[in-house]
Amino acid sequence: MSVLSDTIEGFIKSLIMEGQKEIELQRNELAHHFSCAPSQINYVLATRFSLDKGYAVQSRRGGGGYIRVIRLETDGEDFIAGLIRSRIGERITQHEAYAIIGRLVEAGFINEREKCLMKSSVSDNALSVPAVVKDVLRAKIMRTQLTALLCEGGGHE
Amino acid sequence: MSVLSDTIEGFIKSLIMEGQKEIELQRNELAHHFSCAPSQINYVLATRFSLDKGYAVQSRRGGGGYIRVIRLETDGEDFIAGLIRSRIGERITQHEAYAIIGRLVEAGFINEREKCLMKSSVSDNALSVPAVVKDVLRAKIMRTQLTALLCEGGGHE
DNA sequence: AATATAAAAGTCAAAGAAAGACTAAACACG
DNA sequence: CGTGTTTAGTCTTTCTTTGACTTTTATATT
Repeated sequence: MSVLSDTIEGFIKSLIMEGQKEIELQRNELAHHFSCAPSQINYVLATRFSLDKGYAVQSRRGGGGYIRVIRLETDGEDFIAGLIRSRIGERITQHEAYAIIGRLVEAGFINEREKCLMKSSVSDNALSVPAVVKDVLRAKIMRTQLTALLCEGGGHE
Repeated sequence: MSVLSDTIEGFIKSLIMEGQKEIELQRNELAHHFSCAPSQINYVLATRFSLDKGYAVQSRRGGGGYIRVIRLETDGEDFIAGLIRSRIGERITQHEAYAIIGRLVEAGFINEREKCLMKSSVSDNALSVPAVVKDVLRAKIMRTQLTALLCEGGGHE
């Protein structure tokens, strides 16, 4: 066996492979099962189940809390993940953002109403912050939106 | 259903869904049915059936007491306009924002996908700005989004 | 009618349960 | 070495559950 994180990664993946495209797990229970610190689970999730690896993670705290790992098997996964990485990046202007949103419509990933929603929330008008941070904020919002669209069907964060 | 409160919430909602827009229930009876402390019912009502979430709760103590849960009517064209004016205002927390978005879903103004989109774009996570301006920015974005939806027209499908 | 009793529901605070964030140490590897 | 990855530990935050105590109301008793 390689390192512990790989073992945990494999364990989670084996759970997902059994038909479903998403599983729910208990952080403490899992940590106990592998005799490690609970935060190790977070580490594995962050490094092995990130968006560009094709996964989304949702969770909930408190009594009855859980961590849900979702395998993204959308056809557009690569397309959108690629978009996030290469076209959006750390900052983006309103002009560029609108262009990308337009492409999403053409590609059939979003409809007209969703286009409206997205455009309105990343418009210069809505983002009433200093110019220096506006493009950074817009990029962050767009990334978050696209990620949310990818795991649509799950619960909430 | 993972946790007791969710189960109770579902139970109450299923009662309401059966046609009526309001139901009456007995706190102790309900608590006994779910084998929990009576005050747990209050907790569920407070967290799941708040005004923000589109419900009103009335009650009466003493012999023959009751708890009445009323689903607030939301049809009417200026529902959203009213929301913008009275419930969002100049600033809004993530918690309040999510509640309102949930209400939009229940009222049939937006669908699950649009909910995801809206929630993601006003999440604390997406709005990476100093805490002082975060709630103001969130309110601005929400207002812009809702306005955009109004212009687009109600028919999502 | 006045009072006592019992039957509700309300409030609040404490305890418990779970995940998140952050930090620091240990390890691997060029 | 030095740098990046892994592991562990601790503290914080969020959400749930319970219990003790209070307040209100209807009903029975005197």
